[in-house]
Amino acid sequence: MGEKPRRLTRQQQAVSDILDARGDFRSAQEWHAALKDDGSPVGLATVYRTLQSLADAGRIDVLRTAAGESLYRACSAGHHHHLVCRECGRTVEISAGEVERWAVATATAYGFTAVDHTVEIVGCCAPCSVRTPEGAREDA
Amino acid sequence: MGEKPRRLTRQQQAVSDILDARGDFRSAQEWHAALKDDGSPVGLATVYRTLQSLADAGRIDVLRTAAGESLYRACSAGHHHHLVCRECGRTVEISAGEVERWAVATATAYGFTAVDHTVEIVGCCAPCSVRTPEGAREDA
DNA sequence: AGCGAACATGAGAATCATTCTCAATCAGCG
DNA sequence: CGCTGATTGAGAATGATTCTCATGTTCGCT
Ligand SMILES: [Zn+2]
Ligand SMILES: [Zn+2]
Ligand SMILES: [Zn+2]
Ligand SMILES: [Zn+2]
Repeated sequence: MGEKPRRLTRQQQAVSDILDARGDFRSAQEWHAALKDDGSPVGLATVYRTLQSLADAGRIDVLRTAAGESLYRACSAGHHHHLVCRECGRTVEISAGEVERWAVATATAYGFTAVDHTVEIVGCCAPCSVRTPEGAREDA
Repeated sequence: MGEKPRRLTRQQQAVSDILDARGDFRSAQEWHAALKDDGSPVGLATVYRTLQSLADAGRIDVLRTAAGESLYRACSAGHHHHLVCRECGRTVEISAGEVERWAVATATAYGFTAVDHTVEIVGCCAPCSVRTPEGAREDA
């Protein structure tokens, strides 16, 4: 929904660049901090604006944490989903024609049009599984 | 993460009841208002608390809107997903062993454990598709 | 029935990510 | 170089959710 910028500024470059450099998912606030550390400080508001237009343009991926924070990451073009480690954030891009087809077919079967979907898989990656032996989860 | 209440109070009943009565997805704030209209006012904080424990207990479903609001709805027990109309909110519960298997298989293939997933399909239901003839969407 | 401790409620304050405001700055152009 | 409108950013505003804590309930116990 954000307007796409008509001018290319140092700030937009900086945001775009750092996303390409590092490859992981981070919140807008974290990217803002990372940019300051990198010596290319960009205002928080601008980080949000730029991240949004990049997302609108399909240049980066967005995903929401359970806590409601948005995470942004540079990613390959085209439609795909993610497998994310809930401990360390490690991410794997996955595509699944199988699921794509299922989504459309199911929606269509119920008379829905303009179908869109969300598919995310979260788990504990191998390295983290070792660090968190089996049932050492902190719930009941 | 919320503690499950050890006492059953009028307020908890009221929340649980109205969710069963109406069947659609609503935000905590909307349920709060609905309860007041129904003549069984319940404090907003308590609505949030109750909704959360019901969700923790798996008695109701939660889903987040693009705007980051949480919507709650009474729903059948057991794991399932939703097909939601982005215009009117009409919802269809769907289950898909096919997708469940795919999620686990994919995650496992990458060494992930404690796998969980999110799958939502949004679209425009038949009635709404008629009201919004083809490309009458309000963008660009 | 009468008490008291443990638990639940709710009004309002506090959080906190995100968005908005708008004066100062800058990119692009002639 | 000098314009001019797009862009920036510090700080205020927003808004859903959570927290605080004084007050109201519940329930076991006598
Ligand atoms: Zn991990
Ligand atoms: Zn897909
Ligand atoms: Zn509809
Ligand atoms: Zn599932």
